[in-house]
Amino acid sequence: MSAPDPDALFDVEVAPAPVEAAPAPPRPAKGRPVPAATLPVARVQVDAPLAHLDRTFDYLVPDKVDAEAVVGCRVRVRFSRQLVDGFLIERVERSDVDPQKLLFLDRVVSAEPVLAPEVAELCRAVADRYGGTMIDVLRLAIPPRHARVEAEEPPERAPVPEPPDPAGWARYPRGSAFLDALRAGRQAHAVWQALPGEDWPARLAEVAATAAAAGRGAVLVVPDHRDVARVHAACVALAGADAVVALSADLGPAKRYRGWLAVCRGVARIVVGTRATAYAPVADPGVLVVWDDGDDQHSDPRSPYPHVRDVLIQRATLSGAALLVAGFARTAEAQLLSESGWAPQIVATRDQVRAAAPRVTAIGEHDSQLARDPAARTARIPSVAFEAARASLTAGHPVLVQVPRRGYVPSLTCQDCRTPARCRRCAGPLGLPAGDAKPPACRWCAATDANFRCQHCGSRKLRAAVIGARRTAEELGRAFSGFPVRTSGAAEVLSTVDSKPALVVATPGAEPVADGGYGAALLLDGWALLGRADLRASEEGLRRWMTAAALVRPGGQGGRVVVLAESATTPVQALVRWDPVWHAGVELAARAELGFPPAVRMASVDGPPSAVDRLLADLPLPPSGEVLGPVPLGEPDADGQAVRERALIRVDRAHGRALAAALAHAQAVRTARKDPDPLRVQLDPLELI
DNA sequence: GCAATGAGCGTC
DNA sequence: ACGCTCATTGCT
Repeated sequence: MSAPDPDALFDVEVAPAPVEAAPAPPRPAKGRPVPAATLPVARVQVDAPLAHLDRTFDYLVPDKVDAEAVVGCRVRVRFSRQLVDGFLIERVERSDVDPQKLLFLDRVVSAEPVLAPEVAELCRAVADRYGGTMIDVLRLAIPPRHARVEAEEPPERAPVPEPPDPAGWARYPRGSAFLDALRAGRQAHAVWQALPGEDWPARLAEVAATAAAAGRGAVLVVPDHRDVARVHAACVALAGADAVVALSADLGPAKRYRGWLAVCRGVARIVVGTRATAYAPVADPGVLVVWDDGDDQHSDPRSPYPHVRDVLIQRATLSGAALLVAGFARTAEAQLLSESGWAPQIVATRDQVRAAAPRVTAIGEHDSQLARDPAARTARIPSVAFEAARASLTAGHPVLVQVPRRGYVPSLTCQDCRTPARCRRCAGPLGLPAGDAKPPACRWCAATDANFRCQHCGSRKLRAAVIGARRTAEELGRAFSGFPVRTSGAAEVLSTVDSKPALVVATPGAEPVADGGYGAALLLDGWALLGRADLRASEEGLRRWMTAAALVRPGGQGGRVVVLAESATTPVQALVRWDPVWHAGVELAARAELGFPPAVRMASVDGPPSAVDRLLADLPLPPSGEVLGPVPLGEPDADGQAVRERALIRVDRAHGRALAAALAHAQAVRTARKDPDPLRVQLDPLELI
């Protein structure tokens, strides 16, 4: 061995020898991962918000995390030299991507399979339906991880409950057939209009428990957390506390994730919650329910703005679960489901309706019964309403007073002396109708007053003010002195009131349930509801009235409703006759006539004019497609140029998917060329005008 | 004929 | 959000 060994020389000069220095024998490079032996390729949906990246990307699964890298788990991957979160959608044997380019998963965040394949498929379908991205829908569907909660020991799976007594559904001819279908595990779709006074949380709990008794899961989606609490209690009574989970955003992250995990792990069979619950990963769902689908809380304010009703329709179609679209009132969308035969209706007979409904009186501009009674004048209330309230209080029942939401429509006061501006006919508050050029009008009787003169100081100048629930409450309290006045609104929402006589002033959506029912309801916001220049104004007005009026005792027991609105209009007629189905039919026909959703599919695109124009130029318009606008939106800038504008795109329902796909494509083109302008694309937006 | 510079595209 | 590719431009 005469040739000098460089390593040996090195050893001599620098001692001691570093252990790692010996290059031979070749060994697997330290730290470099080896792909898993089976299904080494993971398809990952990465959390990048760009439309052109809305697909899976392939990564190699290191054999060290083979067991954790389960389908549906959260992972972290290097994506364009950045670490991003993602969901493992699928594991496959090989990738079509150049093997040189494949990277390893950086890390499995947790082995919890939070994205069930059924839910992944649903989220993909919802994204496609709305022209949005899957990752945006996943963000709505899957709550943020809470590591400590995830580490907790999961409870036992709740036992299968006993089938509930179906007697509560006997008042609805097709009700028991629907329960039969659930019991037999048959797919059924239905649109249900609850009778006024119906204990609907109990009915929905029976639906859920019927599915659970058949060994399936149930998903119940309601507008707000008060409804969650009521339906949750009703479900617990039938199926036991362990079988039911309530989900709503106001629980806080830990509680919310604990409940959600209980559903995900199959512990709970019934889940009730607000809109995100539509995606809850219940095992083998047998029935999906949305209550009061007209409530705008069911529409998610985050992109791609999916609506619970649509999410559940998709889910029912994909999973084979039954679907129930329910409420006191009926939307045009539900009417379309019913008329098309896809979801037959469950409605009571007219005899049942007559027996259950309160007696409804409408007071409008052409009625003569306004404010004759001096006491009624004090309360700024027509005498019919005053009498109804007094009768209820005397009989020992509470009275519900529905008032416009604060700031909903501004009222007016005298500019000079601040006296509230009053209607000359009925002494109701004057307000400014939506739209600029219109004269002031009475919020109760809708009489217009173009020549206002202050009763107190004679000034002709008006100033906007707000008469909210509190003010109304004070004035009613004075008119009915001796009875307590309670308010329920944005500041503090009451869930229930007891059966003692009292005045309960509430804004729409915040009406407390009265033990034993209200003796009367005064619906004072008719003008505000129906006067809006909105496509849905009449549907929404009727929905709010019916929601309030359904809390009133039947007419046979003295229950009365007085609505301050023109009695000849369709929604008022529908309320008086308690016929939401008729109203929805008229409404749907009108929308078909005008070419509005749901008779057609519509999309809105809004943003800076240049961005809107560019998107429209890139948009491959499907057959039957038609662009309306764009029109300016909001206030113009100093030069009179529109800062934002909005275009509407209309297609036949048959081409709705194509429109969504075209919009997704156009968005992908935008994000690929890094167009920075904020652009909002909405399918079937709630507000069209 | 070739390096320096910039826009556009892809991200596994 | 970053780097890579490719085209264009300016200079020899």
